[in-house]
Amino acid sequence: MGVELWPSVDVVIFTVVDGALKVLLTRRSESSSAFPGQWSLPGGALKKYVDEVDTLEEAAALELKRKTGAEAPYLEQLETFGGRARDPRSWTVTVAYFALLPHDQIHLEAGKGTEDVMLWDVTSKGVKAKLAFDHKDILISAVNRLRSKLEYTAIAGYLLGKTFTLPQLKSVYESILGESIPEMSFRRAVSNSDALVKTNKKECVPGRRPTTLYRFKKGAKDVLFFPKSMVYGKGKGGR
Amino acid sequence: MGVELWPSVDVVIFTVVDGALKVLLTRRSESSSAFPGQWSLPGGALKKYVDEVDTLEEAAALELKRKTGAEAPYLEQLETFGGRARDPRSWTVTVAYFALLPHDQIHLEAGKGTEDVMLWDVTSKGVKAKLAFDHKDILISAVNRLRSKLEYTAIAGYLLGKTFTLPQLKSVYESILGESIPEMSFRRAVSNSDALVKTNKKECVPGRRPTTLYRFKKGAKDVLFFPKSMVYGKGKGGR
DNA sequence: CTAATAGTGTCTATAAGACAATATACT
DNA sequence: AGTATATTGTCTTATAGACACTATTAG
Repeated sequence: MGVELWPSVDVVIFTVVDGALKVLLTRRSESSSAFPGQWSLPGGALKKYVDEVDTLEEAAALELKRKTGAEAPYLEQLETFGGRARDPRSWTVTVAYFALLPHDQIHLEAGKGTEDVMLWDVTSKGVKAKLAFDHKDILISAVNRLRSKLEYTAIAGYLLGKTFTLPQLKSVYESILGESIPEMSFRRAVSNSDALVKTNKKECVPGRRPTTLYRFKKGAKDVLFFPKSMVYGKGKGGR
Repeated sequence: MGVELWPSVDVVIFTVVDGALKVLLTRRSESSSAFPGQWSLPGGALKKYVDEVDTLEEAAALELKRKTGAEAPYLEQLETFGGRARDPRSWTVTVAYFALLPHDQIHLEAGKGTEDVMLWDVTSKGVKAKLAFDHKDILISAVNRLRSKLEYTAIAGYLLGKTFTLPQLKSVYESILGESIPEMSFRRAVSNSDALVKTNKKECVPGRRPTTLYRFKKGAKDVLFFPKSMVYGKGKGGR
């Protein structure tokens, strides 16, 4: 029974670049005793953080800050993965978090060397690279959680900058959900949600009609967004 | 840095007795070094289980079996709670699970002494007893998860026996959700879900019309149940 | 003018809830 | 018959999506 079982904390950091969903991955050193040189989710033993932080979420935020140089506008606990098989060396436990932030807030140089930290394209099947440990499972779980939350909240807003156009927002939803949303339904949902405010600026691109820029009201990103996800009591029928 | 941080596993075990939601709690021994004699969620250090099990979920299932004598028909990871404040002795981490099972499968005698294991009434605010550690937070988180899952799945079925009447099922939904469901809407949802099968038996109570007994189809409890929780693509409008 | 995208108006099928009606037991 | 609950029928209204339309820029 001489085993030591320290949990670790891993963070799945998502962002969107030109409409495409990306994850931040780090490369393990060549001298690691497990999965040397392979790509993995950023994270580390809770032991490293335990003197500096009071909660698990703070530990995740600290890890995120070290890898991106940014505060996390959105950070949520995902799931805890534990078992005998995930690390060949011993029974391990890792608490996974997932984070959303705008691309322009990520400064990869904050990490070690630039070649060791990279943004990868993600689909619902994961990334192209082979990942260390069970990080593929964790990543897929995070993508699924992101998708399901998009269906009823406005958290896509955390992936965009302060202001954005409706076509941009719609395209984030569409590319992550993998299906197109009817124009009128989308705009009605936005309008009914009362979560966005028109700015008086426009985004102008040659050859196109200028597009109105919007921003989120405070706190509105966590709020119900799409109307179909309603439950008994707030329905549409009746009189 | 001589700290040892072994995670523990706690299980929130729900059942329904006469339409009322209950949780299973255990009393800590009077000689405990923290929270002696207080009520708490069943659980224990992962260390205890790590030689016997290969995954976290197996550890939770084992804990549940020891306290109830039953296999868990439904067991799901809830959330992981960790921090410096939750146990006065040290920084701790616990992975919480939540389980649903029919009342008649619980055999409290399986635990130590009957006075040490009990079913308590639960509301969305928790239980009457003061709980050890942050178990009140864990319990409330579990109730919220249960409620939100009831809104779009049929997991209430795990709380009832093999067969049940529609009024019984409806009453489970209503007592946990805390609101009444329109009769016609409920029956339509059940009918559309295609999750239930009529048996040819009836439940008979003197003075009332006999009630048809139903049972769930295999796997149907985890399936979409109430139609309002639909998303783009499966809507009601259009032509 | 055309091309391209942004943004709006309107019509329709569908489904949720209200409410009334009917069914089937027991006393 | 009367009571109590189970179960079904029908009508009304809100709304998601289809689709056609208008608006605003550049060339």
